[in-house]
Amino acid sequence: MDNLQNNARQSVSDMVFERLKRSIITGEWKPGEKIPSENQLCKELDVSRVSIRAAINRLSAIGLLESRQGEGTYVCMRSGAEHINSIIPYIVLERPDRINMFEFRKIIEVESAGLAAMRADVDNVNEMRDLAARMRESSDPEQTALFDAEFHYMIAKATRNPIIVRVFEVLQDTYYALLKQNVDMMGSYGARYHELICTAIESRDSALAKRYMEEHLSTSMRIAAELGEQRGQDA
Amino acid sequence: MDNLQNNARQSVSDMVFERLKRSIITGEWKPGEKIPSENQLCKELDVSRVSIRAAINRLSAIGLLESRQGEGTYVCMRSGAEHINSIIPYIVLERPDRINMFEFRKIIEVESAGLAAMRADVDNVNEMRDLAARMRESSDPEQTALFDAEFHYMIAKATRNPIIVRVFEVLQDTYYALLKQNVDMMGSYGARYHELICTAIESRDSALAKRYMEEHLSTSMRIAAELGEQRGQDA
DNA sequence: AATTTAAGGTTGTATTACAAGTTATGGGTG
DNA sequence: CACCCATAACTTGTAATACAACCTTAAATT
Repeated sequence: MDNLQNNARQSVSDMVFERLKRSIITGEWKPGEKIPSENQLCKELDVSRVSIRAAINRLSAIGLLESRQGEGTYVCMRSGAEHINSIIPYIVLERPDRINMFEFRKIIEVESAGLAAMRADVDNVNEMRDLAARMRESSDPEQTALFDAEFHYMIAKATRNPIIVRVFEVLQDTYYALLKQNVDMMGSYGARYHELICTAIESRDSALAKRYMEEHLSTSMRIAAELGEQRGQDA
Repeated sequence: MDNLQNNARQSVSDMVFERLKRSIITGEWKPGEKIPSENQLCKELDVSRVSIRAAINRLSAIGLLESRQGEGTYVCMRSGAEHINSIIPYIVLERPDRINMFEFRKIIEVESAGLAAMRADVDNVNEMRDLAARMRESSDPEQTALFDAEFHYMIAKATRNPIIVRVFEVLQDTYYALLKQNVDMMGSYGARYHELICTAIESRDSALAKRYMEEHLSTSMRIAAELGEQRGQDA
């Protein structure tokens, strides 16, 4: 996985994996299309079916391919965000992870808020307002964390940049876990910042949106760090 | 075998997959630990080695397990915050345009350069210098693009933030494709900026490193956009 | 013409055998 | 005794074969 430099000894299934992946990347096999059968690939690449299946299994696991018994193997149309994210139900975050996560969020979300202020449409803003309000009024911690996560997700979508959106989707479980911890520690106080950010975005004030977001995350991180100290590092 | 109750018709390897995943999540098998051998699992779960291997392959693909030939299979030590392998499918399938990619890069890499200036050690800097020099001297476009990608990867590592590093690793294919296009269009001119960035990082000047990186990406994007216009949009 | 049946193709599983690589075990040598 | 090294004993990787489960298609029957 981490071989930008190809000093790693490649196994047969690794080569097949790269080869199949390449066929998808180059567009030789388009999304939704059926790829050659396993037996055909055996002959073409001159390897055993075991190696073919190993590669296909891995590509399926990361959501690139999808096999249907008796039918064939297809290139996935839309990314398998849902099925991938549901693979790991709940991951507990340790202290160092929280800090790194906050650092990463601050980088990506502050700028995202700025972009959102430039590109959000009326529907986006309305939905943000709604989520901020529901979060403020919610009393159930799990619901609160959920509205929290959705709000930040909505900002990502408002950037109109699919890569940013995708990063959020992929991190959504981790996000939820992090936000749940925050809510448990400090309640739904974050909702106030959400409303400020909404206003800034609505008035197309990019700089202000970034500033509020920066404050929002910084204070959250600080409080989480302080409270985290007292109780040592548990879950 | 003992089938966990499930209404849906689950394949054998699916059940093994769930079973193994559960052992990892519950902490029965801790990170870094070696899990039972495939033959042992065959007997315990009363299934063939094929099914065991299929499940292990999938768990490896999503970064939960790691197999080493002749040695055994181990639970990955990476924390849960980094299970974002699934960005790959999206990038590969949807092929976001160069503009979105550049926008994303600008967000994450400018800040990364700033963090790197604060946290890079001597080895990091030396390796950066080396990569910048090799890129400048290289005449082979593919090599040039490779050194280019490695340089930016090195900056990510210098941030000491595993999430940032992981995002780069996961985007590496897309990165390489993008950089290859850049090199084809404008040669290894970017190497000059790399050297400037090196100097800024070495002198721990965070603001300067960010500024150079911002310039670097902005000019690259501009040139790519101009040249891209002339020849229509390819890949 | 509509339905049923059969055939062929495709993925899923099992079994066996061996290759490739690592670790542990001994035994012989200095 | 300490050391080296061959060897055995695993462990994962690959191959080949056979069959099961499932789907699609087309021929055959009603």
